[in-house]
Formats: sequence, C-alpha cells, structure tokens
Amino acid sequence: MTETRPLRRDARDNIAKLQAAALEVFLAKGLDASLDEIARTAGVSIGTLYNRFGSREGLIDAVIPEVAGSKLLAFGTAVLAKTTPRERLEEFVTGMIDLQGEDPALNDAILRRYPDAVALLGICDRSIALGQDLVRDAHADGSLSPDFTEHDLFCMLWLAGIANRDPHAPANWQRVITRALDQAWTVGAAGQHAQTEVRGGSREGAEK
Amino acid sequence: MTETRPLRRDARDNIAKLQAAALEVFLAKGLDASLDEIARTAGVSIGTLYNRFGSREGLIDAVIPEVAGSKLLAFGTAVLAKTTPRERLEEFVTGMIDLQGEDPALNDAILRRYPDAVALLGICDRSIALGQDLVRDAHADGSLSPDFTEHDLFCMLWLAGIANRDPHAPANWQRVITRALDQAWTVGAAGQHAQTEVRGGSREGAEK
DNA sequence: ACCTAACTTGAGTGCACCCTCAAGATGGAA
DNA sequence: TTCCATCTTGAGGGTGCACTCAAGTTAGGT
Repeated sequence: MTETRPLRRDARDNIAKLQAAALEVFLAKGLDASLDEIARTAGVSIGTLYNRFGSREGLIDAVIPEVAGSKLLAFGTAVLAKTTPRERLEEFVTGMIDLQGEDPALNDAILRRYPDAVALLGICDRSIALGQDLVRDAHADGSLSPDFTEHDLFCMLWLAGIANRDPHAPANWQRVITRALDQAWTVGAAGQHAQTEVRGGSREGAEK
Repeated sequence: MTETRPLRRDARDNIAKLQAAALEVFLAKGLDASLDEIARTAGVSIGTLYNRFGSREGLIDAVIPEVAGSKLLAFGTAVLAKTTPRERLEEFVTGMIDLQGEDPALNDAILRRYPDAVALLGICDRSIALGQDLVRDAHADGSLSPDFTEHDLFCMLWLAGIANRDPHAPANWQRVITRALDQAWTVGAAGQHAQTEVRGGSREGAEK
C-alpha cells in the first residue's frame, strides 16, 4: 500500500482522453493497433500514454475488461436461458463466433495475444470456462459425443479468432467451424440450428 | 523476344546459390521469410538478389513452383488411387492439411499470400480444382450432402493455412476442420477415417 | 596484357513501429 | 504571486524489414 496522492487535473483528463481513444481504436482495429494512433486520437503525446499506462498491456487492462466483461456477462446469461444443453452449447458457439467477428478487441483477447493483460485474461477465461461447462453438461446429458472434448471447443474459438484476423478471409468460413459441432451430436440428422444461425460479419471473399 | 545474350559465369553461379538458399529458407520459414536472410545464406549481397530476381515474387516463382508442383502432382495421383469418391475426398483433405503443415511455403501458396507469383498460383489452383472435382464426384455419387459446397472445401484448406501460420496454435486444431467434413456425409455414423488420419505436426499447445 | 560491359556490393534511404528522457509547461498549495 | 513537484512533450534512439544506386570488381573477348 503506497501512499497515493491525488492526480493533478490535467493528468486525470489525459487519462480519460486516452481511455476513450484507446477504446475506440482497440475496438476498431484490435489490441495490436498502433499506440501512436491512440495518442494522436486522444490529442496527447505518445510520452503521456506511456507515463500513464506504462505499456500496451496496461492500457488494454485499463479499458477492455470492462466492456468485454459486460458483453460476455450478458452473453452468458442469454446462453443459459436456453433450455437444453444442446441448445445452450450451440448458442454459445455461434454467439461467441459472432461476438469475436464484431469485436476485434474481444477476438484478440480470446486469442490471448497479450497475456500480460491479466484482468482481460481472467474475463476471457471465465467465458471459456462457461463453454466448457456446457460441453460437460452435454456429455452428461448424452447428447454430445464424448470424443468432442472441451479442448475441441477451445480450438473452435481459437480458429474463429485467427480467421477473423485475416483481412482476406473467404466468405462463410464460419460454416466449417460450426459444422464441426453439428457432427458431434449423438442424435442423427445433425442440427441445422448452428449452421444457419451464424449472423456475423463474413467479409467479402478472396474466394475464386 | 529480346535478344538474350548468355549470362556471365559469376552471374549464373549467384543465381544458383540464391535459388538454393531461397528454397531452403522458404521451405523452413514460409514465403515471407526475410530476403536479407536468403542473400546471407547464399553468401551474396542483397543487391544481387534484386538484380537477379527483381522482387520477392520473382524469386518465389523461380524456385517454389517446381517443388510444390511435384509434391502436389504425386499427392494428386495418390488421392486418385483411392477407390470411392468418399475415400478420395477424405484423403485429399487430410493429405492437404498434412502437406500444408509440413511445408510453410506450400501453405503460404495456398493462402495466396503472393498473388504476383503467378506460376505458383497456377499450380495451387490446379490442386484446389482437383479437390473441387472430388466434391462434385461425391455429390454425384450421393455420398456427400449437397450443402457441403466446393467453397466449403476451399474454406477448410484456408483455415488450415492460417492455423498453420500461428506459432501459438493449440494442439489438434485439425480435428475441428476434419470433423466438418465428417459431418457432411449422407450415411450415418460418420467416418472415423478422416478424424484419426491427420498425421501432421500438431505443435504443442496454448491450450489451458 | 588490356579493356569494357556485365556484374556485385553494401551503405544508405524509407517506412512503421516501440519506447525513453531531457527540457519545458503547469496545477495548485502556500 | 510565487514556486516546485507533477506532468507533458516530441525528437531521438533502437529494431527490422524492403529496396536502390554510385562505386568498385571481374569475366572473358581481343
């Protein structure tokens, strides 16, 4: 506990400006956006950014966990509102893929690109843990084949993550990933649910 | 047709040294390897590399199409040796994923990262076209669901490509992709073939 | 042995990013 | 109003890549 005297007004203002700018730029371009650009957007020098946040990770942790956390919390309750384990898991997968597609910052968080942003990491872990609970529920329930593992779920989200990061992604790559889940249900005629529900951003393609 | 006088001996030697070095480095690190490193490996200055090949794409096209072409040709005949459309397509998918995993240069080629390397592009296109023929055959045959499209196959290879490029890939992400094919066969109890056959390089994981 | 067109060289330019720190500006207590 | 601890600034140093071009070297014809 070090004695922390209050910040000067200009310092607090600059922190606020930097946080606003960081939020805007990170959400638009992902967590590896240029810090110079963030400082410029905030109307503050790059030196001030480092004075206040120390590093990129510091800035990330000061800004992203809150928005990502509330998004993921709302998402979690929506998922749990579904009635069957299968519906919940399907909703989780398609929903996460959509969220990652809409939000490059969340996407980078799930890819663990900045492992020193510990606050953010914790939040992502909680969300992934929720998904893995759903896998276990679906196993217990008998609806999900045991050879679809919790790790497989992680791989699906990771694949979606790296796919989102490529500006030349072909259209509708999401189908490949969601099909992998469709394949794993024990009942026949695997769900059209997941396949058709991907609402996300699909970029135009480098397709032929 | 410009009158092309023979090259001087030192020039020809340097071309050979550069090609050998480029092959080595490209195969090890992918087509975006540092050109300085290639020149250094060849024992030649970076200026000479540019004198002789003009650009990265020029060097790629002078070196990769031959090896990639013969690999893919052999692969193609191996695939066609399988008896059923289903076996052929499964072999194609798992085999391509393996090849891409072993060979970063081929992987980059399939991702079309250097669209100006026209010779290489042509070769990759032929291979992808083979896969798409196999999809059509499996459709005609009735064994593959019509909602698995040729484009879906392209997406599978593309996903494998970007996954291969990430040094922090989790273990066994390949299963997610091959499962997407398993899902699409019209007969029940979808193939253990594809799932268990991925022989490739699976890196250790960022898994927990 | 000489000569020159062909060739090689590598320091240099440019770019984009990260991060630092000496010098200057300013909030706010006294 | 004074004054200094706090804060901001932005040029500058470092990295790592692509690409160029004036100056120097050499193959190989005569």
